[in-house]
Amino acid sequence: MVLYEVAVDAPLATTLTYSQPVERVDPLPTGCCVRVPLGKRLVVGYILGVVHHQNLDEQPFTVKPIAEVLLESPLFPPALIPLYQWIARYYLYPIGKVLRTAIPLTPGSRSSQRVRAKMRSVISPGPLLLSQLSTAVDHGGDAVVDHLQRNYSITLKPAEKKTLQLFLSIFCEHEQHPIDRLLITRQYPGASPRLRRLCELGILEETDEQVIRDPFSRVMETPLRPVQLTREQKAVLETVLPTLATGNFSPFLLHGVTGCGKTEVYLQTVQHALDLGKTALILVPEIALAAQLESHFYARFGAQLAILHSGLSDGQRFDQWQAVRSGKVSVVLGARSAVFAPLENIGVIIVDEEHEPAYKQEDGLRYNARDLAVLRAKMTGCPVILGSATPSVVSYFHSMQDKYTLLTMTTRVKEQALPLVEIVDLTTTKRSRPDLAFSDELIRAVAETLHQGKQSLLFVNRRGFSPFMLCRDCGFILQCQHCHVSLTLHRKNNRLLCHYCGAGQPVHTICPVCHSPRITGMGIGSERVEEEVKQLFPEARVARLDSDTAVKRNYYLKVLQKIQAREIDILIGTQMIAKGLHFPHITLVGVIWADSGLGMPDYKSAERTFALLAQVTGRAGRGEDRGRVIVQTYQPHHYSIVLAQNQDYQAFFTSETAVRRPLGYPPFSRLVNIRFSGLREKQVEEAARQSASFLRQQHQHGQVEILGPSPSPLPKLKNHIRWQLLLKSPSSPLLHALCEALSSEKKRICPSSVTMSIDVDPENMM
DNA sequence: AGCACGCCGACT
DNA sequence: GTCGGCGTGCTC
Repeated sequence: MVLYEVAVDAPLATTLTYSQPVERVDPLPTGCCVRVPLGKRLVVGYILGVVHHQNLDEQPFTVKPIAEVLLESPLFPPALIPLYQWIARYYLYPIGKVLRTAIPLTPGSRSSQRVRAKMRSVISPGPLLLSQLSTAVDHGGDAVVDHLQRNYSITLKPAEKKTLQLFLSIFCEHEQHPIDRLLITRQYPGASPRLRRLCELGILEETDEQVIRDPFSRVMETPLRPVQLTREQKAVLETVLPTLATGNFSPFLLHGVTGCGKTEVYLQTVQHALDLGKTALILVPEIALAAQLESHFYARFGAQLAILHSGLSDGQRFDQWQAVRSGKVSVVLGARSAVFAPLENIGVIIVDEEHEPAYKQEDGLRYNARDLAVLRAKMTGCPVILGSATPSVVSYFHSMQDKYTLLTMTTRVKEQALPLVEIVDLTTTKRSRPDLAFSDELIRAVAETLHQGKQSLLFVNRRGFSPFMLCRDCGFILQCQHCHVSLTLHRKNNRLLCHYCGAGQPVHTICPVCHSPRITGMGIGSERVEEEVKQLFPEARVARLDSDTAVKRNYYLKVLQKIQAREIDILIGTQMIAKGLHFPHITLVGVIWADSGLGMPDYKSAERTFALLAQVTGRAGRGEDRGRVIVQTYQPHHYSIVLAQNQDYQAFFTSETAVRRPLGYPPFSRLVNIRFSGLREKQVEEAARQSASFLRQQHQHGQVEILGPSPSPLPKLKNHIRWQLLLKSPSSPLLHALCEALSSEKKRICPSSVTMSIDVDPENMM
């Protein structure tokens, strides 16, 4: 009898053994997708291989047959199995879940080949509740319960009442929009059967709603034709190209200033791989950038190109995946998850903007696609190019240690000078309008730019009007009830919003603590900057891009077109305008508060600040005229700001490593952050303490530092109390052994009401 | 993750 | 009694 090793979609550390489906003789190929019985239910699984068992009878379990073959043809090449297994071990994540993440198709459903919209389940008031909605909002759920009893003789059980009450409160918080089902079940895990009954009774209604996909898909861009290469481009290609033919792992770090022509290097390298009959994989940090590179790659490789990112519909993704799998296409361009593309015979892997935090997946399997790209290149035996204008400190350190070959490009293609960067010290500079977010220098610069008929870009890192509400009498800062973070004032709809859980409430006019009416919005968000700009330059044509305005993809595209057409003079925006976009008539970039990230309790904050400043600086002067950048800051002498002025990466690297070395932070160590979260403070704290003492007991030779446990920097999020435990060690194996021990003892240490999640190589410590 | 089972306190 | 709210254990 043939037995199969199956990775099932359940949080199990090991694979399980299943037998041949009944009434089937042909063996099933490795990589095919099946449905298997697990306990009392059926789950999706992937066949990882055939098991050769001599004495099956001595096994402590009874082998069940595979219930159904969901997809006959293998979804991934067998060569990827060692990668999956490595990931499961390294990130301490169940193997079946690793495959589910790596293969972003939904073969579980009947029609995975049809194009389908991305859906989520939402709850809204049903017919019975709808007529009573105003009563419910004004007088609470009890009034509704009474009404249902009187008019329909419906009696709700206590748990159902509780569910209804919970629904009503969330519903009101979300301004009476339909509520994501998960918002309810996350706060009240037992809600599912109650919701079902409330829906049956017609009190609530459950519908599938289409999730609006990423708004950035098709940024217009004129594809570049192969051009005369610069000397630097030639030199880089001459180093890289020979490694494509050998089939050896060769990692490169390509450090090139913005505008140095990295894209052309990528294109020619990929072309070379194709000429050798091999394939190529290109990763970009986010879809907005994928769209930009997409046009270049499409112009060059046309039908040979596949695109893989989360903005695709299931159907599109399925088609792209199969095209790659079958060898119909040889070039894959995509975001994070494209690192799992089922390519074979890879000639080169390219990771653009390798320093970007977006390569780290922050939920579920917390992998870093940049690191996996390097690993995949190693397993495959091919070159990998990590490209960036501001390499991550860790990657640059590797190049200093000769683990990576460093390639440097220092001149811009069109010989453009880098923009002139001026730093404005907000602590000492006198301001004629101290009530505004603008220094006189910035006001003057915007006015001048406006006068010249050029465009300005103003960068703010927070959306909304004011990031917090302060009582001027007692100093109280309004916080979200579910999250312990300050509420942001949004002027547009005049509400206070939590940026972590999305809950909203009306603006308070009196302080809830001391009842003072002197409660005001403090701090600067993008809405406020927009308002001030309109006040300062009433004649200017102004637009704002942040995640509040860009939810509508059409709006985003319209703004981009208007900038292109020079119908906008001043663009205000958050992170999303820092990357990629290049418009020749933007000559001025203003950074409203450059050091805002430096206060974060995170060892990477200086690195991020430097990269961000370098990035926004790159937005200025992409045309004929030399750009100008004005950086407002309260920390004008901080090295990340001073050194960003001349884009002096090497000096930054030296300063940053000098800070990290004595503290033993990466690259001088590896980190693992262990997070505990749950609804009850006591339990979470206890689980964290138990885990810490278990680890300290396991490990006594002092090679691993165990820091904590302590409440997370964001100690409460979406009603969940959060604690964390940080492990730090120069020895990856030791660190790993400890995590494995903890992981296998997880159930004994950590009650099921507390979630423990292990974040290996954390990108974000919050 | 689900799902069953079993325990315990708080009500009809 | 028995309902609802946990905690625990298992899945080839």
